[in-house]
Amino acid sequence: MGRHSCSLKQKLRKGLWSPEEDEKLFHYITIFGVGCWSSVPKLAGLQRCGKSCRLRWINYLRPDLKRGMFSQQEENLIITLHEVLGNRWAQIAAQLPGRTDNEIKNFWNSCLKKRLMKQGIDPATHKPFFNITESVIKENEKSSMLMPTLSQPQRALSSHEYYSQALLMSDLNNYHCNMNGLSFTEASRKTLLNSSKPAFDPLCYNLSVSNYYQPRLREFEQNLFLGSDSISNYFFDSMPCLNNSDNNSSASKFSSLLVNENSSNGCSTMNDYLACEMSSNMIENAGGLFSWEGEENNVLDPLLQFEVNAVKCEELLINKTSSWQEGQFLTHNNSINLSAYPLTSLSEDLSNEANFDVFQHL
DNA sequence: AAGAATGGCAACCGCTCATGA
DNA sequence: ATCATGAGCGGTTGCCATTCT
Repeated sequence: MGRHSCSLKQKLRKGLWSPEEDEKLFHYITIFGVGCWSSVPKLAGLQRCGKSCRLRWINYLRPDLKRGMFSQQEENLIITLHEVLGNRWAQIAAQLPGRTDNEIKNFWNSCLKKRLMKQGIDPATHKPFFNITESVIKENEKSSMLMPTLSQPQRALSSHEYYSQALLMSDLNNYHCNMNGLSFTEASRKTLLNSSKPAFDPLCYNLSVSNYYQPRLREFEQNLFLGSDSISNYFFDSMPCLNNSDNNSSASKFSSLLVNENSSNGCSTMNDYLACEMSSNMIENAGGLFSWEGEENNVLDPLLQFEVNAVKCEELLINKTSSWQEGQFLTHNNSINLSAYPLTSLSEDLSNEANFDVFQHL
């Protein structure tokens, strides 16, 4: 009662729009602009309800629509935003110029959702169907292997998690700022995934400090200088399965675990998953913190972690290992050139809570 | 080659919210 | 305060093209 009556009215066309109808609507809106949709059909000479006209304009006729395939960056942005916003398609679409909520919704339902599921990610929660991280932590706790000096966090936040948190703590405008400089470009992503030569050239790494990071910059720098290799240690220490206190460094434990791993796709075994988890964790941290020199304004690529299988990760790590060398810290404006060290020379600085503290607040 | 199954997508439906009388 | 109306949103449907058997 009192509901939209367009479906009740007689002689109103439904279904696909003909080119003639499109022409009429486009012509009308071009001249008179968007106003009262309920009066549009009559004025434009269309046998449609206003609602139908509005939808056709918004989803198809609007001149500012982008059309075509979604770019990798758009895909990643959708996934990231969906993790935070859920099925709020209109809000998601607001962050993607030229894309409609309907388009994004369809893309999600027909492509992205399936892809995540294929990768063992629950599209509703954006978390693995089986949460290995929690299991590992529990296992470590059971055997008293958790690093005693590292009270919190017990595990590092994934980039997804801390992007989510960052978003929750800031507004959407800020979010774009936060995302800038935390990213890979499509080109660098492909380099990472396909390159046979070292994918990481640490001397080219810039840490882009967005507005969000500015307050932390000094603290961050200090930690960089005080810790012998706090960034690297962070990568390794952030992997919960390495958070134990035997005599090996995180790095060597990590290496040996990966070297023993020879799975090729997916996570069919616990070790597969472990390797993938660690590697992707490492890469996503790297991806989250670094961007290529001169490309500081890229869009976040959180999907990277899911597209890297265990073997790929191993290759990346080895490549990375072989190319790492000592460098210098140079600070200027918004960027820091990070130094890098061979994995073998990593000092065992596992108890540096300050390192975690900095990242925890990112 | 043909029918079935599947995927992608445009459009519809029903609901909520905002606004104004 | 209540009601009518329009706009917007998200879930769902159904068409069509493509792929599979």
